[in-house]
Amino acid sequence: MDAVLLKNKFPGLDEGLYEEIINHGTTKEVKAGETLLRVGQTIRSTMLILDGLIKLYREDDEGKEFFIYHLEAGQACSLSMVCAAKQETSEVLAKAMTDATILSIPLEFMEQWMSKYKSWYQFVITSYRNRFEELLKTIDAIAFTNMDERLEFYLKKQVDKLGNNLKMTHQDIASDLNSSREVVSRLLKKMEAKGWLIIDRNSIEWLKG
Amino acid sequence: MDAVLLKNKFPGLDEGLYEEIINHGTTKEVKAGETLLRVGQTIRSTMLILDGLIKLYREDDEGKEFFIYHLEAGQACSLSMVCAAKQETSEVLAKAMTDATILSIPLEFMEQWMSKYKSWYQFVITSYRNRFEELLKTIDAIAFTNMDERLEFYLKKQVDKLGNNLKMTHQDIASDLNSSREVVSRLLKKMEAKGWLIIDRNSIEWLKG
DNA sequence: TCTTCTCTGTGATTTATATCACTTAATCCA
DNA sequence: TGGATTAAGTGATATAAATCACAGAGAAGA
Repeated sequence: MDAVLLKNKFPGLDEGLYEEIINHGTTKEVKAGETLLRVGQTIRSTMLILDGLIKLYREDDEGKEFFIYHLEAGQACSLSMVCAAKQETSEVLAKAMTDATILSIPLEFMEQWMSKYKSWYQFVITSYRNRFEELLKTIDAIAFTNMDERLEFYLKKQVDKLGNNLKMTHQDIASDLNSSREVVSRLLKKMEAKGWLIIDRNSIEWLKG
Repeated sequence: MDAVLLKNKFPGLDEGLYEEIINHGTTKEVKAGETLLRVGQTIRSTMLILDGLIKLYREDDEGKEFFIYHLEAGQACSLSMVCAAKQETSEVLAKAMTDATILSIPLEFMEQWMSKYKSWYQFVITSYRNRFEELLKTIDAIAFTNMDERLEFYLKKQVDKLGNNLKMTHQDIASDLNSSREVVSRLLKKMEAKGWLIIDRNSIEWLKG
């Protein structure tokens, strides 16, 4: 466990807390595409993302996966940080988008650290609040806007995290938005006509600010 | 400030914490229909609901109000409990559905109590998590299901909190769901035909389990 | 009581999106 | 190099929901 990397990705924590994280956490390498957490799976530890990009989904009863938000290096799975009871299960599906390094910390430390380290309290509170706000924005998108705006909102989020060249198919996008490939294809065409992006096989080059 | 009422509505907290709440909190009476918190308003204190029912909305730029969840006696506004910075603003709109009693606690105590009282930590964590899960269910409803199911989901939530006889117009319901009155009227008719409810002027009597 | 207003019911039409059916184009390998 | 596979383009149609237009039924006020 690399202390420098840890401090770098999670700046501003107490010195003693870094030590504890190093002593009690275990790192895990996951490959791109791997599932980290399934819906209904019991949460036994908190996950801090040291490296890579994780995508979180909400799943329906037929297995359809609706994208809710990303977690990147320096962030943590909020839901797993605030399990009051020991046997809580996951409400979300988490998949690695890129190869990733995850630091896993047993749940029992959460409560201790929360009262012992003000910096941990701040970290948890801030990350929870950020996730909450992302959910609210997602609700805005699906409650108030049409597919064209939702697609734009979605693409911007991907570009933010993955860069201007998105390696994904129209079908991938459609699944994330719980829409259909044809609809996404047609909307992308319109955006291309407006000069917002360039469509390529298996990828989209985003041009718009 | 009534200590008995407080302990009754918020059971399981530390004795010392009850004292602090009583010493530092101020109660406020609000009338049914009043707005407690506007979008963009600076949050200066945490609100604990001592009595009554509060409805939380997400607002779009045109002022449309989309219902997200209720807060009732014994609950707290999660967002206001976890303001890391002092100048955070509200992301939601809160309105009293019934006359209500609110206990208002200055934000500076949040951090102290979090490390001082394990019971407060538990309370905050649990209520945050519950709110988070409600948001996820709301996302499910709008992302995965049609209006008929959404309406059913919505009505059940209202009945849960307000009882079987809902005093609301079709227009009220349509606004909460960001739909239109005609659509709601027609769907209610169908539900009435199925024996799930009885439609009355200004009210709906819910019969289904 | 008569008028006005609000709430509800309902047909007709429009719009956004989903689905179906099929074609074309790129790329993967054997 | 030539099928096989996968991605993308596109017209036609179906469906859910929104919107429009108007009628009738209560309730409330003058």
